[in-house]
Amino acid sequence: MGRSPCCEKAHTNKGAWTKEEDDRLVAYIKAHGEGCWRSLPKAAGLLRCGKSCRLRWINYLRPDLKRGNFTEEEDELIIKLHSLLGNKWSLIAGRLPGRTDNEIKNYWNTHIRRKLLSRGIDPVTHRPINEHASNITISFEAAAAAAAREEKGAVFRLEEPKAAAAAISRDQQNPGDWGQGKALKCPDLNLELCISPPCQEETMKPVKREAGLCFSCSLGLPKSADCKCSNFLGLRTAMLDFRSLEMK
DNA sequence: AAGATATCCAACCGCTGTCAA
DNA sequence: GTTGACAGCGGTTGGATATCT
Repeated sequence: MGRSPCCEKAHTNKGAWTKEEDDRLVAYIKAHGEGCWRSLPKAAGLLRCGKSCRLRWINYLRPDLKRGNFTEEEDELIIKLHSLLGNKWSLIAGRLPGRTDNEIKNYWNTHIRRKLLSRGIDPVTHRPINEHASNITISFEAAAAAAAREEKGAVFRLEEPKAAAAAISRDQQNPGDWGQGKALKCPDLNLELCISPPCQEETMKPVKREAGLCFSCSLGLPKSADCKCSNFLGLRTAMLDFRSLEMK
């Protein structure tokens, strides 16, 4: 029953990858593509487990990786996506072409956390540190009610990043699947959020845009009546506008 | 210059959901 | 339906490097 083991762990290398191992892995994937990680190490002549090969390829060797420092725009986009999604690094990475989840996670823990703390913002809750968490409830009910009345789109509950994550994930898989009553049932976060472009414009098709896209469009949600967005599926824009959020 | 401390980041670990047998 | 491996994810670790004293 079940499958055979992916590799014999007793005979696999661990630790830092050598140049030769990198070369072998890259050469193999260039020749055969990203196929079955299970059989790859043996086929490529590597004494590594498939999991390790996958990680090395995804986080370091992939040719489309964007090396180098994060831009200010990327910083802000990460912060805003994190406020929506929580520690869903893979989803956040999905919106930052050329960046890996591991890279973003590391960057968050080493730079952005500190940056937010220096601004007096709790990096976990994205709320001011000096406020008592127990006394803070974010209520977007008014905005949600207005949105519902005007059918302006779905609303997220900030405390439920999983819902937002699921939505974005679904958006990525089925971009055309919104709009027939399938919107999220997250009533507390008004999605009238503005988004502005990330920095990797070169990797994306040009989009005519007068201003940042609204967040509804960014998630592939039905367009609101006053939506002026011309296109969206890739979070081209990066500026969420929390002005409509109402704090108690 | 040398040791201590802080920071960075690649890689590992363990868990979960999915899928094949 | 059950079992167990796979793929993928987030959390954590530890070695390398940078900075401070």
